[in-house]
Amino acid sequence: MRLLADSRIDGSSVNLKRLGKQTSHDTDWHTTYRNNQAVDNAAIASVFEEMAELLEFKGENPFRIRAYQNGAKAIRELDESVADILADASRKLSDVPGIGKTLVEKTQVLVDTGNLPQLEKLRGEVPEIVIVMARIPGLGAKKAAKIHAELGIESLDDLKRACQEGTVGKLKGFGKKTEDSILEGIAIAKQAGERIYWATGDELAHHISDHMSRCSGIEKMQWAGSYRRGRDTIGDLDLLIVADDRIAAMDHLEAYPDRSQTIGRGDTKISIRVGKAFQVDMRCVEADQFGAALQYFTGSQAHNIHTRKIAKEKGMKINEYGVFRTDDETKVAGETEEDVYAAIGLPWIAPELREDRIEFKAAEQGSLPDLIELSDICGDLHMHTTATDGKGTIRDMADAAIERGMKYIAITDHSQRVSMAMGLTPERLLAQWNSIDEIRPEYEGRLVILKGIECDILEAGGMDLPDDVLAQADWVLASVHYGQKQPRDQITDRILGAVENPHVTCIAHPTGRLLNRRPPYEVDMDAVMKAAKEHGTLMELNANPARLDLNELHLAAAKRMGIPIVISTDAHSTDGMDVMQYGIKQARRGGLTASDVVNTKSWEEFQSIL
DNA sequence: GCCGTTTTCGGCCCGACTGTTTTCAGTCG
Repeated sequence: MRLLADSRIDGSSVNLKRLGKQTSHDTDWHTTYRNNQAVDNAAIASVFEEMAELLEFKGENPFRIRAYQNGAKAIRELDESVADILADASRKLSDVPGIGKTLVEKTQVLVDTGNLPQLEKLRGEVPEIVIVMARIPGLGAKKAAKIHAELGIESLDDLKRACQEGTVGKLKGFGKKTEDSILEGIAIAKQAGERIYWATGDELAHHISDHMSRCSGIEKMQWAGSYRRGRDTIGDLDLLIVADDRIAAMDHLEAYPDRSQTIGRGDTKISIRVGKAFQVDMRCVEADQFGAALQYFTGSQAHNIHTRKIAKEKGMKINEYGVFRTDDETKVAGETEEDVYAAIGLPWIAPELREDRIEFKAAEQGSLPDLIELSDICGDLHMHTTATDGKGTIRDMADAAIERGMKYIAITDHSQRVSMAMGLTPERLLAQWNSIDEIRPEYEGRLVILKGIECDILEAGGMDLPDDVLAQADWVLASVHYGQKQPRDQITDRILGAVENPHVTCIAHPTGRLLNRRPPYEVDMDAVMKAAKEHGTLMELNANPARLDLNELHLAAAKRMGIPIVISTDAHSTDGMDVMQYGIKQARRGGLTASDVVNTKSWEEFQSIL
C-alpha cells in the first residue's frame, strides 16, 4: 500500500476543534446564488432511503420499497433544488421520473417542516436492534425481526447468548448452522459492511488476478461489479471466469493465501472472505455466455433493471446467460457485451456510466460521451514540496512529472495559515517563486513549471495571502482546511468569496470530504457552481483516492453547466502523482470527455486561459 | 408507490445458494 501511504491527505492531521471558531456573519452579499432552503435534495433523498429500509423491515410490498428507492435516487441526482421546483408555480415536481403524487406530497412536507411524520412513525415501529441484527451477514430483515419478536432479543450480547444456548436454532426456519453463522457474523458485522477505497480494491484485485493466473485451464477472466464501474468505494469484488475445470478454479480461489472463510460454494459460484471480512465472489460461465454474464454482474442494479425493461418491451428477456426471445426462447446474444446491447438496439455503454442516469437517453440519441482517458492528461496543477508538507523538492516533482508524460505542472504549497504543514508566508512564497525562476531554464522545452499556491480560505472569510502577492502567481488554488464544520451559510459565503476573487484560478477539493472518514462541508454546491460559472473560476477534481472531490454527481452538473474541471493529484511526494488514474475513473463516472477537462490541453492552448 | 401507443389496474428484472425444507423462504447481488 506504498502508493496510498505516500499520497498524504493534507489537512488530515489538523486539529479541527481548535479552530472551529464562529465568526460574525457578513452582510448577505451572495443571495444571487444561494438556495435558502432548509432541507436540500440530499437530505430528502436520505429520508426516502430510510423509509425504504424501514418498509423492508416491515415486510412491505417490494415494489413500494423500490418506489421509495427510485424516488430517493431521482432526487439525489437532480441538478436543481426540489425546493425551488416546488416554489415555482409553472413547474411540476411530478414531471421528474420516479416522483409521483405521494412523493411530491411528502417532499412538500419535508421542505415546509423539515420532518416527515410517517418516517417518525416507522422508526417507532422498527426496533433499532432489528436493524443492527440485519447487518450481520446471512441475517436479513425477516430473520432479524423474527428473532426479536419471538425471543425478545434486545442486544447483540443477548443474541450471542441465545445462539450459544441453542435457543435460536429451535425457531421455525432456523437450525444449528444458522446459529453458527450468526455467531461468526457477529464478530465481523462491522467490518463486513465497510466499503473500501476503489484504489485499495484495485490493489486487491490485482493480487487475486495474479493468484488466479497461476491456475491452468482458465480461458478468460474479468472483474465486474462496482469495481469495474469505478465507483469511489467498493463493497465487494466480483470475478467472472470461463474455465475448463470449474472445480479446480474454485479450489484455486479457496487456496488464495489471504482467504479467511468460504461463505458459500455451489456449481457455478463461490464466495470467500479475504482478510477479516472483505467478500470476493467468483462466477464460472460458459464462453458463449461471457458477455451476458459480464453485463449482468457489472450492474448497476438500476442499469440492469432498465436494460431488462427495454428487452421486455422488445419481446426479449435478458439474464446472465444471454438475451432470449420471449416467444420461443431462442438465444439472440450472449458472447460479448456488445452483442447484448446490440440485441436491444443500443451501442455498448462504458461501465462507468451504468447507473441509469444519462446513459440510456444518450445511447438512444447516439450521444454517449467519448470518456476521458489517462493518456489525455498533459498537466498536473496541484502538488506540494519540501517547502511545506511534501517529501520531494521542486526538481524531484518536476522530474517525476516528466516521467509521467506531463508538459506542465504547478507547484502549490500551503499558505501560512496551515501552520502544522509549515505553510508559506508571503516572504517564503516569493523566495520559492524565485527558485522556480532559477530552475525553469533547466526544463526549457521539456516541462513548464508554474508558480502557484494553495491559498487557504480563512475561517472569517477572505484569503490567507494579500492580493498583491496572489496577483504575482501563475496559478492560485483556494481551499478550506479550517472551520470545516461551520454552518451552511457561513462556509458557503467563504467559498463564494474565493470563487469571486479575481486572483483565484481554481477551487481545490471543493467539498472537503474524506471517504469513510469525514463528510463534506455543508456547503451549498449549487450556489458555488453558479458563481464559478459566472466568474470563470475552475473547479478541481482532487484525484486522491480518499478524496475524489468533486464527486461524480457534481462533475456531471459542472459539465452540464459548462464549468471546466481540473483533475489534480495533490501529490505530497513523487509517487503521489500516480493517483491521477483514480481521478480519471471518477471523471469518467461524471461523463467527462477530454474537452471538459482543462489539463488535457497542450501547453500552448492551456496558457491562453491563464 | 409509480406508471401507461395493449393497461387508470395490474404489472413492476432475474437467478444462485443456503438451510431447513419434502417444495420453499430468506438472503444476496
